[in-house]
Amino acid sequence: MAVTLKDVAELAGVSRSAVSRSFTEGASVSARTRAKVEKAARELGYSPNALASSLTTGRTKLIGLVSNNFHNPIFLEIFDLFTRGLQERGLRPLLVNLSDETAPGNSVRMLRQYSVDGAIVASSTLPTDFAPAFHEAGIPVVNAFGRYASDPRVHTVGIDNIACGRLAVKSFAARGYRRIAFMGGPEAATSTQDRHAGFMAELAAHPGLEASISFAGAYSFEGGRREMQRLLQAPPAEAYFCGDDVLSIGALSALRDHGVSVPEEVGVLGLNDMEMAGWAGIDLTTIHQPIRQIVTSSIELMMAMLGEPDRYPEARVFPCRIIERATLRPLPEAG
Amino acid sequence: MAVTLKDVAELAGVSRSAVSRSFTEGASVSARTRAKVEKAARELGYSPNALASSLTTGRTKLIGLVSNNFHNPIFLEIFDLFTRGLQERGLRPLLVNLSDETAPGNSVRMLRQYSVDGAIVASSTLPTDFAPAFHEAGIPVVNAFGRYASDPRVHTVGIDNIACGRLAVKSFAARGYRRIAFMGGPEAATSTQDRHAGFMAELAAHPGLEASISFAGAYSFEGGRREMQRLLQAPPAEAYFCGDDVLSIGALSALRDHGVSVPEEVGVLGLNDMEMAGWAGIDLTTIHQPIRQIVTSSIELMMAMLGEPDRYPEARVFPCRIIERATLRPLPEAG
DNA sequence: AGGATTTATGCAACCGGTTGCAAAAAGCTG
DNA sequence: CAGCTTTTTGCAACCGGTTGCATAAATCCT
Repeated sequence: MAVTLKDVAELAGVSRSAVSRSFTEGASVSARTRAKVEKAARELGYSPNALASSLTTGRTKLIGLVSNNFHNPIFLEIFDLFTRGLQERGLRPLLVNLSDETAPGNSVRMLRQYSVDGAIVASSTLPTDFAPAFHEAGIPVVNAFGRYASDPRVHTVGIDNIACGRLAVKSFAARGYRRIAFMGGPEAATSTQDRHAGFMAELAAHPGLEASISFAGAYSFEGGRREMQRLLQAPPAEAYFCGDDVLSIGALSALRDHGVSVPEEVGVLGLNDMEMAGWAGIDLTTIHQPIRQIVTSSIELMMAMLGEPDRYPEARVFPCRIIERATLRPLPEAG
Repeated sequence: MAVTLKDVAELAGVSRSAVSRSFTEGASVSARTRAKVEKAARELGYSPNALASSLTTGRTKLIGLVSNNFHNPIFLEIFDLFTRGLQERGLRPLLVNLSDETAPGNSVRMLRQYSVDGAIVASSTLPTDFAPAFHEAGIPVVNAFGRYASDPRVHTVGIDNIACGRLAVKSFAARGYRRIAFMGGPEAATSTQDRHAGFMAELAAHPGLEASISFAGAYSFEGGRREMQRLLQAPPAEAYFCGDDVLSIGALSALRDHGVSVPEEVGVLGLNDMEMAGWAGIDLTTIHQPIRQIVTSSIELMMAMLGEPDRYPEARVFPCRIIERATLRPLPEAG
C-alpha cells in the first residue's frame, strides 16, 4: 500500500542509500541524483516514514504534552500556543490527559514506549513519580507553569507564586483596603500554597492589615461561587485575592447575586488574565500571567535539552503584573 | 541507553522471538518461559518500543487529532473527552493545530509520515484537500462535529445543523416571538450556512413571522458583542438565534450595556450548551449539542474503521434539544 | 512404550529506514 | 595524461521489533 524508499530507488535507478541521502539535509549527494530521486518521489507520492527513521537516528520529534487541566479555559489558550510553537519547530505534540489516569506512572511508560524526545508537563503540580521515572528513562522534562525547584531533576518555567501572593497584599494596601482576604484554590495545589505563603509573608510587613484565609474546593466557577456564598453568610472582607480568574468570576457572580457592589464594597483580584477576564461585563482586575512567554520559553528550553540532554536543570521565572480593570478600587492619585 | 528485546532475551536465556511472544497477547509461549521473560524484563525495566513494532505490524495506535478551533472554550471540553476516550482504548492522540497552517496538505503529509492509524478532524468544516489526501494515503478519517455528507469519502459524526435552524424558529414561534433574527457566525462556516438554511426553511412554514439575518465576524465573544452593538443602532428584533454560545454571551453583554432586558424585550438562543452557558448570571437558553455522545461515537467509529478500513462511509447525526434557562421567554402553559 | 499430535522454540527474513566504509567517479594540478 | 584529492555511490550491517517456517519438546492416545 504505502510507497517506500525501495520503490523510489527502483524507479529512480539508484540505491536505497541514495534516496535516503537525498532526503537528509546536508548529506553527500550529487545534484543529478537528487533530481532523479525527487522526480521519482514526486511521481510515486513518497514521503519518508518518520517512525522507521527514528529507529536509527534515535529522534522521533515527538514531544509528550502532558496535562491534567482540561477544565480551565486558559488551558485552551495554552494548548493553542504549545501546539503551534511545537509545530513551527518541527516537533509533534503527543497529548496526554492525566485527569483520570490512576497511576501517572502509566503515562510515563507510554511516553517511553513511543520514544518521545521529551515531555512538557503543563501543570502547576508535577505528579510525584514523574521526575524519577522520566529521569530514569532519560527523557528530558520541562514543567511548564510549574513550581520553582519542585524537583532538582526537572526544568521549570513559570511564575513566582510567592511574589504573586505578595503583590496581591501590596496592591490591596496601596488601594486602601484594610480587611483583606485570600481565597485560594484547593489547598493541595502547590500554586495555592505558594501564593498563600507569599500573601502571609507580605502581610507581616503591613501591620495595619487584617486578613482572613479560605480555600475553594476547586479551581472552577462553581468552586469560587460556592465559597463566596459561604463567606457572605458573615460580613465579608473588603478585598479578595482569588486563586485564579475562573474562581474570581464565580466569586463575582455570588457577590452580584448578593447585591454587593464591586469594587465599592468588595474588591476582587484574580490571577491569570485569561481572555475572559477582559470581557465587557466581567472586567476583572487580575494579575497577568505571561502565558505566551512561558510557553515560548518552555519550548526553547526543550529544544536546548534535545541538543544537550545532560543540561544542568534551571528554573525560569517570569514576573507578573496587575492588569487594571474594574474589580478593584483605583490607586489613589500620586502626589 | 535504552534496554531492548535483545537484552531481555540474553538475561532470560531465551531467543528474541520468545521475548517478543511473551509480550504479545495470545502468542504461543509456555508459562515457564513467559515467567522467565517477565522476570528479566522487570529486572531491566524493559518496555517494548511501540514504534519499532509498528514497523512490522503496520499499526501505530497513533490517531491524529486535528482541529482549528483553539479559541472556543467548548473545545477544551471536547479535547478532554477525546483524549480520555482515546487513551481508554489504548490509542494515542497526536494533536495537530490547523489554525495557522498555510497549507492543510502539510498536516496530512505529517500525519502520513508518522503513520497514524487514523485521523479525527474536530471541526465543522473539513479543509477541502483533506478528504482526497487522506483517502489517497489510506488513512481513515472521521469528521467529528462535521457536516453531513460534506464528502462521500469521509465519515461524519455530528448534529443536524439544518434541524437546529428549524428548531430555533419553532421555539421562537411557540414562545410568541414575531420579529425574529438569525445571527450567524462567519458566513463561510458551513455550520452557519446550514443553520441559516434550516432557519429560512422553517420560516416559510410560519407566515406570521418576520425575520432578519446577519453574520458576526467570528465565533467569539467580541464577534457577538460587536454585531449586537451594530444591530442595536436600529430597533432590534424580539429574539435572536446566535450561531454559538460564546457569540450569544457576547450579544447578551451588548444588550445589557444597552439597557435592554432579556428575555422580556429581547430573547437570545444559543447553541452548544457549553459549561459556561449554565453559569449563574449567564443562564443562557441554548440548543444542547451532545458533545459527549458525538465524541464517543466518533471514537467508536474510528475503532470500527481500524478493523475494517474499507467500511462504507456513514454519517451519524445526533438530535439536539433546547435547554431552558433564562434568556428566552418561557413556553406558554399548555392547554 | 511407541507413534501421532499438539505445543514451544529458534532461525532467519523482514518492516522502512540510516550510516560507516570502501570502491568508483569526478575534479584538480602540473 | 598520470597522479592525487575530493566527492558520490552502493554494499551491508544495523535500529528494535515481528512472524512464517521448520524443528524440537511436550503431550496424548492406544
